[in-house]
Amino acid sequence: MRALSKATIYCLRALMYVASKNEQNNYVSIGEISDELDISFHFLTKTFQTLNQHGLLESHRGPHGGIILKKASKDIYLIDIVHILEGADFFDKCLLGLPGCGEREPCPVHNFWKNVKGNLQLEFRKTSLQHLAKAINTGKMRL
Amino acid sequence: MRALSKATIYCLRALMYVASKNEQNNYVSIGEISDELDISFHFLTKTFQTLNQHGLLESHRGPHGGIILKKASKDIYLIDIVHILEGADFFDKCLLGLPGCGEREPCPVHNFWKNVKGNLQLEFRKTSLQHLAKAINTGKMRL
DNA sequence: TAAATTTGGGACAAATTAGTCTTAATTTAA
DNA sequence: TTAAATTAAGACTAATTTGTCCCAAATTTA
Ligand code: SF4
Ligand code: SF4
Repeated sequence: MRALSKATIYCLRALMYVASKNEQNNYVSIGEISDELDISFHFLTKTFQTLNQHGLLESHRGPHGGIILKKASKDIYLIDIVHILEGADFFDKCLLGLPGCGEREPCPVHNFWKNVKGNLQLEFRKTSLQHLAKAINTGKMRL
Repeated sequence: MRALSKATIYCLRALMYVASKNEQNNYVSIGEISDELDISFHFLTKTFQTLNQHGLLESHRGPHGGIILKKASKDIYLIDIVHILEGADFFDKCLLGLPGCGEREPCPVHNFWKNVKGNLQLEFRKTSLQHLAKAINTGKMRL
């Protein structure tokens, strides 16, 4: 089961990497990120532009340019990235792809599916980049 | 968030429909199913062939032909269909698409993601076609 | 047997997602 | 001021998923 698109996964990993470097006022170049994480440079650049336009990060061209988080990593949650890249209705879809027949007379899987989505959403809402960066820096996770 | 492919969703809905008709020894034609559920006839035919090859259903050509469930609907669980169409490793994927770094030193999202997948799997394992067919026949769900 | 009905199977087309490449714009620094 | 580094933007290609079409094979019925 794949929950997220590649674009989203790449951005998540990339931003975890950036957060784990904990550079305060330095831009991190996209080339470095794509090299380190083995992600297509151009693809990453393009999806970063979306995050950029939504104000999640800031970019700078030229030597020593790159990207930087616009907020402290403790204030950026997974759900922010997911919302931007997958859409705000990400957690609001029927398991069978039907156009919202439910709620009033929910089918047997409706409530359980709602719970599954709810759990995922809650977790995304409470997991910050800092949280994950710490896991990376203590060797509990590798990107 | 889409958990299942269209092919899987179509088959699930189609088999729920078949189960809800509760025909004991009659084939249900694919044309009827695709008409009733507004699913592409050829696409449905093709994916049914896969279920067919895996012994979940039986088909019959010619007038009054169609498909029929090979087991009682109470003995067919959602997970059977998912396993055939999405692969047996469906519930065994990393949230970040990484090749199984986890378990020994799980990252902060590993255990929660494992739970999400576990819940889904459990539900699929315990929900039968009969269960859903009943919901359809009591008007609690429409396909 | 002939005609009609229905699935089987493969080629093909369209849509979506993923990835590549080229050029332009911006910024730094020699 | 020129060269180098770096992101911006958009065209293009590749892969995957989804959907269409055609004809063959099997079956029933007239
Ligand atoms: S009731 Fe069932 S079919 Fe309807 S929207 Fe909810 S999950 Fe989907
Ligand atoms: S530990 Fe995290 S990154 Fe590694 S397989 Fe588990 S969920 Fe994926």
